Amino acid sequence: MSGPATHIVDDDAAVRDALQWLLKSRAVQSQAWGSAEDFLSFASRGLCGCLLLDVRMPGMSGIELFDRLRALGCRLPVIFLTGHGDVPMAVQALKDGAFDFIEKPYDDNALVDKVLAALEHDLKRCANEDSVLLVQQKLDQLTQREQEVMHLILAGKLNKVIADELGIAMRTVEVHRSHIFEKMQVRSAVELSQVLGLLRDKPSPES
Amino acid sequence: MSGPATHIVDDDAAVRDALQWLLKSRAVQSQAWGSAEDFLSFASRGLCGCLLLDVRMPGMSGIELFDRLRALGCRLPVIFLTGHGDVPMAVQALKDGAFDFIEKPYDDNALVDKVLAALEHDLKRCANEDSVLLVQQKLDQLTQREQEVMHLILAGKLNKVIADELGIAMRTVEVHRSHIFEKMQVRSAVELSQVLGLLRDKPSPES
DNA sequence: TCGACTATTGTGGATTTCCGCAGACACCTG
DNA sequence: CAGGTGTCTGCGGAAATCCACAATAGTCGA
Repeated sequence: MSGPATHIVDDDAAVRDALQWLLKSRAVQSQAWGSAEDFLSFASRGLCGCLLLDVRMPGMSGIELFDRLRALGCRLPVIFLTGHGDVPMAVQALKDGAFDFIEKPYDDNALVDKVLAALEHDLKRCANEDSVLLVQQKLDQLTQREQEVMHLILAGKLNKVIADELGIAMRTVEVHRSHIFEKMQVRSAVELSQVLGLLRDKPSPES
Repeated sequence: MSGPATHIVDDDAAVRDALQWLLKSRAVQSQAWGSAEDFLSFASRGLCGCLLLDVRMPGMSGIELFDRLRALGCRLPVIFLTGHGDVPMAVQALKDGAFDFIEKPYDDNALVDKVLAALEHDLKRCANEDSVLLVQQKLDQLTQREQEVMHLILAGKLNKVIADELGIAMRTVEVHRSHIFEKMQVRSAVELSQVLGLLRDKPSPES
């Protein structure tokens, strides 16, 4: 891992070189792969930056690589590059969550602009993903029982009610409650509910 | 207002008729306009359903109408229809929030599928928008002071602290607090924070 | 078997919240 | 001016939360 970078996947070495040269001239870090398979074996969920992806390649197509990456939980913004694109393909890619779709031959300035936009977009995404991951980690520290109690707290129920519903003493609920606050690093139920609010959307990938 | 419907805007009467006939044959309600201007004078924020929009029209283009509608706060899902579309145009439209982009001549079944998808999408959107509006209305009932206190409550502060910060008696804070809960129709700070969580995204349009 | 973790409960007290009752003052409107 | 609304305050009590101290018991892995 070496910070955010533009990841290029294209089977044509000349295209890869041209892109790397172009990006380097604009002070944008890049790294290139010659096939979808190569990139896939390298890719991980924690990648940051963006992905410049050729649609038509021998072996796995760019579209298929895109799908695989998404299935793996990789949310890197993807800019498709293609010399034979049509409107339906572009529309489908965008609807599936691609960041952009560019036809070859491309305009250098326009492409760089889109890459920069994708990189900026990914900065926020990464920051957000990090905080979500942090919350998730805290959540994982909770024991089974603590999670049950937490849900009831978030339902706005009083300790007394929670105790009744779980068939345990109020004191026990209080203990769980304080453990929950401690582990989640919050000081009130309100904060807890707000922290958990960050998990809305992205229930997160498996694997 | 007459429930969700597919709104068609196309300068070509033959296209309008064909679309209306097609949709009617699939039991989809529709309504048609001959120009962007006509629809714009009819459109309001509360519309539900979807919008089938021709890109190229005399006078205001479909794209411009789309922008205008978005500026007005209309979030109707828009499916663009065009006979002379290119990839960059489609990409831009999708990135600007269009729901779909279809080239003419279109395939009847494919178009209906997309319309149905848009209608279903809009059902959720409308429901969500309604609940957001409801919360907003409740929020508007709060007096200036009550809103201040509410923010401090949401910051997780104790009544005592709030009283100090506002330079007022704790009892006063308590009174405000109960008024807030009453007006917002919640029974705890946790519920309040969750209800307010719905307002994330969509700060909502003016007009 | 020992220690760590989890779940459980109790006592008692400090602190906070919640609420009814009561009243004050300012501003605005009919 | 009378009445409504918003802001502010006090008193006192019921209910709930928060917490330190203290203890029992089951599971699980070293």
